[in-house]
Amino acid sequence: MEERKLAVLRAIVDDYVQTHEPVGSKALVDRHSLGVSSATIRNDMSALEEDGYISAPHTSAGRIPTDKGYRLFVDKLNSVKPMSAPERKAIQTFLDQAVDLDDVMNRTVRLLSQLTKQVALVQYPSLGRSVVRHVELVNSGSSKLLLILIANTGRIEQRTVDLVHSVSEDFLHDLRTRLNVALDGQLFTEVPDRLIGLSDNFQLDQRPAVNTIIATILDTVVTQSEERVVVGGTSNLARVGEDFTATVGPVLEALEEHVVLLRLFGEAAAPDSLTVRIGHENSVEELQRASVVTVGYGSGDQALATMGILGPTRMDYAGSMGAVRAVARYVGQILQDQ
Amino acid sequence: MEERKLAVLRAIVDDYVQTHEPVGSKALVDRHSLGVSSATIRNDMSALEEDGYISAPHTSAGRIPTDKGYRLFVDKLNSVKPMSAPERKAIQTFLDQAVDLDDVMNRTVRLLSQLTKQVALVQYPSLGRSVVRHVELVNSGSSKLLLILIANTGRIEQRTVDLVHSVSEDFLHDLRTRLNVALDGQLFTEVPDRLIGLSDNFQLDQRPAVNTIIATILDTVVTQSEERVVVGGTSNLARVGEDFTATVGPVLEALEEHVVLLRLFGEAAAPDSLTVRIGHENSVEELQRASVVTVGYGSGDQALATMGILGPTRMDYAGSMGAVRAVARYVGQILQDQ
DNA sequence: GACTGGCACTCGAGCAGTATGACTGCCAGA
DNA sequence: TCTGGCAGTCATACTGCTCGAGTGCCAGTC
Repeated sequence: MEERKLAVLRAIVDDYVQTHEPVGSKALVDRHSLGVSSATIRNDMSALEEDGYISAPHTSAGRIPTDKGYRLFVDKLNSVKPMSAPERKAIQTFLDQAVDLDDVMNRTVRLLSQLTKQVALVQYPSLGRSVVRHVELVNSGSSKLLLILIANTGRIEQRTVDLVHSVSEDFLHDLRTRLNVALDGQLFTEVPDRLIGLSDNFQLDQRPAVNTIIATILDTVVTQSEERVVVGGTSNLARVGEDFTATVGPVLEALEEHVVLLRLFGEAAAPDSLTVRIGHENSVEELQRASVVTVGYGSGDQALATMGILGPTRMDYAGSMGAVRAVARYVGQILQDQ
Repeated sequence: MEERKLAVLRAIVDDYVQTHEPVGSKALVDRHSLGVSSATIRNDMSALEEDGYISAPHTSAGRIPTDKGYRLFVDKLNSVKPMSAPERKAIQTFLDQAVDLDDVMNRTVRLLSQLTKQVALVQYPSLGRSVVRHVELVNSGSSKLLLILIANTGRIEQRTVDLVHSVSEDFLHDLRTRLNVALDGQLFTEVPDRLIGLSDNFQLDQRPAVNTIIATILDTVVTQSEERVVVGGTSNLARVGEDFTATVGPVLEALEEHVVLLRLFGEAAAPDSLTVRIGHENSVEELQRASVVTVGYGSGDQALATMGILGPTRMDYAGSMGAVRAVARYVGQILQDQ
């Protein structure tokens, strides 16, 4: 494809993202110095339309980019816009104030939505990719226990365990010690293996309690692989001037379905690898008029989970990609320090 | 005020809530058996308008209730609609499946928004009104600690503590024991008092570490009195037919400001005491076209926090109040059982 | 005195017809 | 290969109009 046609496509996308209105050949030569007349541009636009990169909403209107056009724009024409030094500084200081993991996640989602003016999505660090830091058992009156699993990312899972009989503090102490010896420093995915045979160390009358507790641990490890997601900045969906406004209902509904969100993230990517899904490239029906920019985050080259933003296909891809990547990097660093 | 005028107001509210359209005198006599002619109703409506309970959007339209009208409706005319037995059963089974406090809160918010078709707001149990169940300290490599506070409601707060030097397991064990002796079973509000003089039990060289940890505990107890809120069902804001749609942006923005939400809840009320704030009765600017139904929840007569729903002033008050109260009761029960 | 039926009046919603202007496509000429 | 010009298309905005829902008022009835 010739250089100028690409320049025309880039100009169309730029203008359309800014004005939200179909852009005509005359406006294009006025706003960009393309060095040729509007008639020439018309010919190029005709060719671009032929190839499916742009389309006209109706005969006497300008052109708007198609999903395929945005795809070409993102792939070929556009480099990620890096954050400025002050912006990076601001991100860092804001995130550094977080007191715990919940706080980190909430601040991240606020940051992303404010930087990109889009809806932000942040997945909690995956348990499956985390390491057990500590297991705690707390007596909670009568025959109940509180089981607490702490991951190296700061993520905490808790469960109440109902036992048939109450148990002694000595027993709890013993079990706690053995659990931590077996599990500390292990990947959560290896927890089931490490617990095999653990109850053999206990007296016969203690084994039912031990087994109940182990079962709860396994259940937590397994069911919590259904990951948690934080959503923020939904008010951006309703920004005035958005043609998106009409579709805001279905989109909000989709965002409430966390299952959908997880499908949206797809496979957790390696840290720093940006993924852009444009319009129909999204498998989720309600979001086919939206674009999603995601990136894996984590410490080192180990991905912990995914974060990203969601907005109308007409969005500032360069800026969004830059913001998402910058935030993901800092979050990765912070979780490493935990 | 005469009986019939109240009946007319009630009918107007009922119809308007259902149809979302100004209701005229003729439609009123058709749909309700008021026993008088439309001319009489017109006189009553005229009087109601005079008194500010209803108003006409324009000359040749029907009337719609004013905030004052809704207020009278809620105060005088309407009793809370109790949930049906199957509904109560469904609430119970759904909430009983929750595995931990986060799960309870998330399920509650889903339940409320689905039952009322409005935006649901649920406040986490207030730390200030909770009791310490357990304090845990976990070594987290080099000179870092993880501090974990567990409340009797199942609420967990965690903080990372940076120490100057690393500390021994023996020291940690000692400190953990003393902390739990001092704090277990105490109200969080009493924690500061209970920690006075605790560091005197330690050797001089250990005291800096102890003091750092105590400072972190105090900080957690104090700053976390800024409470957490879960929001759900925002897609209900965008339901078709809602005149609310135009204002959805500002409302969504307001809902993202958790400070605003907390102001919305105001003083935590005693369990079971319903509060309804209609339109301008809300102090929050962006929500002056919305109504909020809140209720305190907790175990026994002790309020833990508040939950509620938010929707357009034109909402089904009786139904919403019933749903909110029913859900709050079960949540109170569940947290008592923890 | 309270209620009713009837009538004149008001005013927004909806519709058809028209003017406007932005944009394209094409063609002949540079 | 590019350009200027011209005819044709079509959505939008505006106007004037009709229609009907709804009110307010008044005289009459129970």
